[in-house]
Amino acid sequence: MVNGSTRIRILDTALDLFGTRGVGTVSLDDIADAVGVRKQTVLYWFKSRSGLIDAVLDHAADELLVVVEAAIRSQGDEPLDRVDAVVCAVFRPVVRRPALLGLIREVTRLDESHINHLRGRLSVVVERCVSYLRSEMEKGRLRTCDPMVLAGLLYSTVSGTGTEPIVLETFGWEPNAAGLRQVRRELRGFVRAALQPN
Amino acid sequence: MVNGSTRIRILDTALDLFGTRGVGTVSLDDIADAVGVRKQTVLYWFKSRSGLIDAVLDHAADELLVVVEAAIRSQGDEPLDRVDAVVCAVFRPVVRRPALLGLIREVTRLDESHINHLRGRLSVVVERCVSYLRSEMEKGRLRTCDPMVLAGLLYSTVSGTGTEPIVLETFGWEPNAAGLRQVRRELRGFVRAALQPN
DNA sequence: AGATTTGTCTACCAAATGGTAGAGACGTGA
DNA sequence: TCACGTCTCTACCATTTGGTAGACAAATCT
Repeated sequence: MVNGSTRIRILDTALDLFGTRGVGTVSLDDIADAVGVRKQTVLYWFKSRSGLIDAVLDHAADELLVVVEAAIRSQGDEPLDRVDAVVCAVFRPVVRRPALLGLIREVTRLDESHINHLRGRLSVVVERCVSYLRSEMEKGRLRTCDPMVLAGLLYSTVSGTGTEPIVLETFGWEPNAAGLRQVRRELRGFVRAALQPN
Repeated sequence: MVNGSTRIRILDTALDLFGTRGVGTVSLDDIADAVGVRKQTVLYWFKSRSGLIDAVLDHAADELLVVVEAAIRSQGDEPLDRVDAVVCAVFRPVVRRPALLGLIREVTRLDESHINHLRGRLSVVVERCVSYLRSEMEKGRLRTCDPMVLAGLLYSTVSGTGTEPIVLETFGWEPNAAGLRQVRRELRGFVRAALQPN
């Protein structure tokens, strides 16, 4: 693999298209056109469409894991601050790379093999989050509930907020920098209130 | 339109397929096969694929609006109970008709004309929810924040929980009746905590 | 220099897609 | 009985899809 640049460009472009328009509705030709190359070049770097999808999922998982791992390791003992840091970390791609969470959300539409592929990549960080929430609950520093489902709820809230600007617009929201800052502020307040120990 | 039954069956089936597999990845042949009819019969009842999509969106909006309107009008003065009723109402289709919220969520992937079509149908109930939240905040009976964004956050949380069983499974959740009840319980507690006045 | 590997291309192909044209079965009213 | 509207069908069609085969140029190795 002497020349990685074309490969990387295909990967990046595919992530954007898959994440914004949905995996199933993006053709190899669409990706090739966006990269400025022929479809056969895409099939040279990835042996099939399915192979490309897995590679793009890996690419997305890499990007997400780096961000989340850093936030998890962040300073501060207070759990609400720590969760807050992770929320902000996951929300950052919403601004910088909107397709990223959109692609992760696509998992529901994929077939078993791709689902398992992505699950394998994310399971480590997921388990770490759940066990952290559980331990803080046991210490009475977070509202007591099922940590597993809570983690899912948190994910849904953050991911939904980030991936459904259209829905937010229906609620009257305006999609610009100020609007995004406002959403992030409300999101943090929402999560903080939901986790406050009782 | 003497015989409406074929039309309705197409509508129902299309809603299920669109909602579970995504609008873009379901062909007219897929729908026809599932109904037990030929593609041309589908095109007889709906003049084009795009027309079918709009009709299905209407069908979904009808179903959702009935449920939500009833819950909004529900008894009780305490706002936390009222929001709780709406959450339960929106969550009910998750069990009875999983495709419904999945289809609404698909709006992000549709093109402008379909988006506006659906928005037009949902805007009334959306505005009612937002102004209700605002008035209760002004009375100090809900945590004070931006009611518009809060409505979006609530939607994201409920919809995400209902439409992403795959993600919940990654968090260790088991998709059965008991699991669904547990998710609903946690969801209600989560929302209640997030709205508690400070 | 000559041989080989690497990367992109053109030329195809079979299958699936949304859509058109129109035949035929069926019932209903005159 | 006959004409007419309703409903589903078969037969096509142009376009797009994922994928194969192989030509060709540039770089790399011997």
